[in-house]
Amino acid sequence: MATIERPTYHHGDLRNALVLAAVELVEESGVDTFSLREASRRVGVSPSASYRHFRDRFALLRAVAEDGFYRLAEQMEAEADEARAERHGAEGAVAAFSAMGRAYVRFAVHHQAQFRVMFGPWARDELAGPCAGKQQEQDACGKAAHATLVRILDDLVTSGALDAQARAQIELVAWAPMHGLARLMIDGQIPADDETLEASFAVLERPLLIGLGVDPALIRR
Amino acid sequence: MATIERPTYHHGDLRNALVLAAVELVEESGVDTFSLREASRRVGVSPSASYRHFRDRFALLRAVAEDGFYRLAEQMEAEADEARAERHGAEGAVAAFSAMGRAYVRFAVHHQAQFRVMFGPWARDELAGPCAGKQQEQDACGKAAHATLVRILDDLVTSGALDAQARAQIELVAWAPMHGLARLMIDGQIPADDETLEASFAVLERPLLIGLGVDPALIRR
DNA sequence: ATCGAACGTGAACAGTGTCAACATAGACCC
DNA sequence: GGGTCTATGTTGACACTGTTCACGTTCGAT
Repeated sequence: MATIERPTYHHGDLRNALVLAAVELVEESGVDTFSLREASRRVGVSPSASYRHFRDRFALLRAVAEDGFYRLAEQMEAEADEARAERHGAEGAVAAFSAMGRAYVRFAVHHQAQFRVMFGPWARDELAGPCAGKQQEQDACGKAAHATLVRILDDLVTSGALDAQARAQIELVAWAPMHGLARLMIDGQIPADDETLEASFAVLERPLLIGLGVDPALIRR
Repeated sequence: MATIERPTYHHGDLRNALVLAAVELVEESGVDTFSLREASRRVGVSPSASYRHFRDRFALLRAVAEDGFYRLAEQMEAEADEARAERHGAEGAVAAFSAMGRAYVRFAVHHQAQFRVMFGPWARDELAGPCAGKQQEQDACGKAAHATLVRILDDLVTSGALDAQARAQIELVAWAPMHGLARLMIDGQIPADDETLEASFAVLERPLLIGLGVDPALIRR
């Protein structure tokens, strides 16, 4: 009924259209009320058509997650590069690291529902049916964001800002607090406005870097 | 069909029975496939009966969350007390703080689905209908766990382990990493076994305390 | 132009949340 | 005891969901 009119019988790009609609829907009214039927409706296609592209509704959500990881990686990379550009050496590496963290949390707050989907309990299920063989693709996407993290951490060591022996730990020591802050904000434990975000991030940043052994002189502007 | 036989027409303690069944169900097969109908079935009662006690299925989930917060507070308190008992003064306060953090993460890993419910997007909805007026009760429960946190943090300051001026920050600096670690584990980003838990916690603990300005000599056994 | 594969439709099934009308049982008063 | 009130359960219905199956339609290769 509320289906969009479509001139051709074949949609042409149904898979992507569905993912896009799903992102919107999820962002509008949450994950738990998300329905494959409504996504199909919004794209102007019968519900069964979606099953040519996704094994079940969770597969669609997994695609939403994939899309999210892709955008997250882009965002983190961009902000880290920008921050590094204005400085050099160890100071630049620390600034990039910091900017990446901020980008991570900001992404979560600005795409709350999608972020929730990205780390939801769906990711672990295997793809199958008409969409088999794309598991690696998804993993690759989830790992693209991770690769960005790894590269920026390595920079910390090569630039001399961080002791090489701390390298093994820093992944967790950096990720956990940022992920925690992000979740606390999107789950309503901490107000999810930009102002609170910046303040909270500032509070976390310094103790973390110092705890890891970064020279305080290298921190911030 | 699989309803449990029940001698009396009235159940007698339906509300609690439903919450218990919901906890089990959620822990067995996840939040997203959780159904009020099946919870009712398991208790041996018709689906509509549940509506005498919960406004909708989310209200039941909120009760599951409430139950979780209650148990979390108990657990944290117990482990913190135990850790403090073996030591004294500042060292005891640090040990208690540490134990509380470990208890938090352990609870999450051992009650994955319930933990997810506790911080799910339902908590924010208001109670209404036949169950109005219980909002405070719920809030109180969520805040019981928080109160435990606050008390143990205050101990850190009064015992002299922590600088008073760091007190304002520590709540976030302590909570975010623990919450982050917990979520990363239950969401499959980090293996969720006890061994990994202990190792990860150990990695996080020291930099955090040092970053906050706690004397390293006070840490650990 | 034909034919197979890829893509989309329609109707169907079981299961779900939810509600309104009805049934039961315990509590309280006489 | 009987009589009423209210809390609690039950039945049956509705609209909606995920999913499947048998069937159209179109595209691309031959």
